Amino acid sequence: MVMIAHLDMDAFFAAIEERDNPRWKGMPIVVGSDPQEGRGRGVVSTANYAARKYGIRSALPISTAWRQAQEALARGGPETIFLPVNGRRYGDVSHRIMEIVGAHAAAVEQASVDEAYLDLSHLKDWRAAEAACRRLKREILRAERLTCSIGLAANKLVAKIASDFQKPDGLTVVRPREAIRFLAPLDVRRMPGIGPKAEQALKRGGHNTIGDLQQLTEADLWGMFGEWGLELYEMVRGHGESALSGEWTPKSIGEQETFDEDTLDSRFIGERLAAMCASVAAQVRRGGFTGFRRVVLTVRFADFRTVTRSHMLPMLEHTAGTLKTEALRLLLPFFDRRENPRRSALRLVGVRVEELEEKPRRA
DNA sequence: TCTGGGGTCCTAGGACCC
DNA sequence: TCTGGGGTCCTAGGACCC
Repeated sequence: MVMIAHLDMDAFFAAIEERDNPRWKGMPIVVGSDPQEGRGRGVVSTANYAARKYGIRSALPISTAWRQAQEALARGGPETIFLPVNGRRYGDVSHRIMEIVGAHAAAVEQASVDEAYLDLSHLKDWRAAEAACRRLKREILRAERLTCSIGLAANKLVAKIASDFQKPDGLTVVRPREAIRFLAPLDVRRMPGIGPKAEQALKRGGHNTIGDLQQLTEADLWGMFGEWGLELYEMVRGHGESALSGEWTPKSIGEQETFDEDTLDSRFIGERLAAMCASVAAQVRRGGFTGFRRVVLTVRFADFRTVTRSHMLPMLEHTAGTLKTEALRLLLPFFDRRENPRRSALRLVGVRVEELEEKPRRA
């Protein structure tokens, strides 16, 4: 019998900030870009549960979050604390938590900074696995004073959906024979892979829950989503992968930057792009790669239209200088009528390298 | 609402080759 | 003369995830 748990930390970044700053305990906390008094251009990374009461959640424009916080304050609510993302600190906490997780499972797959899959099959029965999940939650709470939610099921897909079912501080067990009925009432959006676009398309067709999708045939789903529809046919029945994947190596490395103001100042944009290239080249080296063969430039215009231009290099390259030359060559046409006939200002520029070649490993 | 930054994966068309 | 079927590489765009 295969038993997989998915562990998901609750409001991870915001929970760490709240833990480390007791004077903010219970107050709304928003971790994300600088709100700049409501003029900031970023988004919310994580909001704690007190902030979610005001409709502030991940991916919300930070300017909107700011406005909602001001309105809450005007109604006599508490002040909202806005904080920058402190990735280094969250990474340290994540590392310690993953060590605890590793001690509780036969195998672990870290899925992101605050998520992991555990293989608990060695425990043989569901009650033992559930008890292990409870112990793990207690251990993380004791060691880090942070809560998490866990889903336990026969594969990664159902475990992930289950971990999201009762948040925060939840534990949801879905045994194989319960999977179809567990999934049926859930909103289609809970299914990994169904994002805003697919959700819209499905709901326009009157398919609101996963149960509605269970009624559709393979042909129906193929008609809507092509090849992926056949996968979805299996997924809505609770079928999915249970093998945990091992070490992850990046397939691309890049950086992008949204400017404070839209601009067509070629000198400024060129300097920013050059800085990104230097940083990306350094990351390629630190990541243990000998080089890259493709350079991709991303440009976002003021109206949010986003385009990419890429170039396959004749041979493997690794220096910041080459990367800069290639990136600037791809950028240049956006300053003249060829690529930018209306002389639109740029909102964002980014550079990414692909086709990375790993350094041969020494035994 | 006015939309970050880090990524992955898939599709599709055209060029080119057999 | 009017016409095949693949396969692979390159490029661009888009959906999605955390």
